[in-house]
Amino acid sequence: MSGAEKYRALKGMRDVLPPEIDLWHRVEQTAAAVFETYGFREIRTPIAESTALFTRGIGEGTDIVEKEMYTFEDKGGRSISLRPEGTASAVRCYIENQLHTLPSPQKYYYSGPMFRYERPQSGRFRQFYQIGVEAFGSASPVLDAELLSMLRQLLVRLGLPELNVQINSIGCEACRPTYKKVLLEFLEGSRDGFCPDCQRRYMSNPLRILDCKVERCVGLRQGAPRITDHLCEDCRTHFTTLQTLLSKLEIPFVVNHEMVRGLDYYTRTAFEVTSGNLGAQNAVAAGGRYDRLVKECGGPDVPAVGFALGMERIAGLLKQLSSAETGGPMVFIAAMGEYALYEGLRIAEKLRSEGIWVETGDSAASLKSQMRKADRLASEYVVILGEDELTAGEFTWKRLKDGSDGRAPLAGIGPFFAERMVSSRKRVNVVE
RNA sequence: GUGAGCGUAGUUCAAUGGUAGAGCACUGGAUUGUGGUUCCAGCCGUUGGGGGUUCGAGUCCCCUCGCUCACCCCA
Repeated sequence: MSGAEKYRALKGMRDVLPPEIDLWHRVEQTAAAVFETYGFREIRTPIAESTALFTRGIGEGTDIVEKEMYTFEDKGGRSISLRPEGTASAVRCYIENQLHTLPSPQKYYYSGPMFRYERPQSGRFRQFYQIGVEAFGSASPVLDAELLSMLRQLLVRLGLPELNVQINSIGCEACRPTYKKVLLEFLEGSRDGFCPDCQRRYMSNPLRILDCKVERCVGLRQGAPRITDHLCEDCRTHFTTLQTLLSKLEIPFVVNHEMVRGLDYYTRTAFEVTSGNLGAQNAVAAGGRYDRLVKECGGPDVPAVGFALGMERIAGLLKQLSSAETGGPMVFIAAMGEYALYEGLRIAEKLRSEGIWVETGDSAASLKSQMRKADRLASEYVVILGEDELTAGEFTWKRLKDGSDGRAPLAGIGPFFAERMVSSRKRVNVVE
């Protein structure tokens, strides 16, 4: 801001620091724990792939491919792109490693940075993080339900049970074209009344007119035919079975007939988890089924379903729950004098080897300033080591929170704090 | 890519066109071994950058960079 710093993070890219990083850890760890109970295993794929994988997989006409990819040539003249999403890479990984030879369905999750060259805004970054899951090899709605159940489980464990889950079916190769025709016929008469974007969509992607937010478009599409009324037999059964399963599992959801996913590869089930507390970019997680993608990318004809969570958005919600807390060290050792310094450092090492967070003061500074430092670090206990203590073979301890203090034999200092660790669980609430 | 708002100390913000300030934070101290509260002191700026108008610009105008929010689109 002051213009003095020469280097700044690139636009739309940011540092994640404590205490926010604690929220990220919590999300990552909770997700991994939940996913593993559903039999999903982690994979890690490169963050760059050949550009063709994305253009083919995500779709030539999509905004992501058309204008949002970080694409460059490597020194061998190959066109490389930073991944704008995770599914294409996961599909490539599935095909390349011939994972279809393993028992189906194969279930995987991943997390990491994605890159899209967009104008940043609240909840949107050029480098952003997703946790994604993909399950290959089953067309059964039971698998769709399992994913939704798993997603719900995760949200509940994170303390976000009130988020809205919306589902829809957008049909398949067989029934979507016929629905498009019906929809276009319905819209034809009022075509001139739509916003410029929708005029364009009328030609390029009529389904998207359904989720336009412009008021007059909302009005003009009143009474439009629903895609779910025009699904083929198989798609309809799939969708109704999914709803039955969700109800049996007591997973709250609403059917949103106007929800359409942006990426080309989705078929049948589409779903989205949104929050009312995130500004314009309110999607926390989204996903759906993509039964044609694996084959289209050159693999076997294997159906699949998956979803992705936006890390920054989840973390944003958790932060609002004011669970942003930070801790200080369990023990701060204030030593006075050279001999005490050596003794203090030895004790610090000992305690650390037992898993206790220990900070040490500057033995050249006054006890007062060491105490102040201990307080600012939000230390749970201060250990004071001076002439008196050392000659007596003891240490003075003080608990900053309540001011209690006392003396105890140095020989037992390990157990002394180990005991207190369990009960005190020092956690200090901090503003922001 | 389009539109709008905002850039002053580490931070949050002041300053009818007339000498750039305050709180918080940070560092030290208040008689030699006890933190937080209080008191005192110290540190803090090319007012994002460049040009223009003016006797004089943080303030007005233009350009530029950056941030923010929204659209498009999306996690």
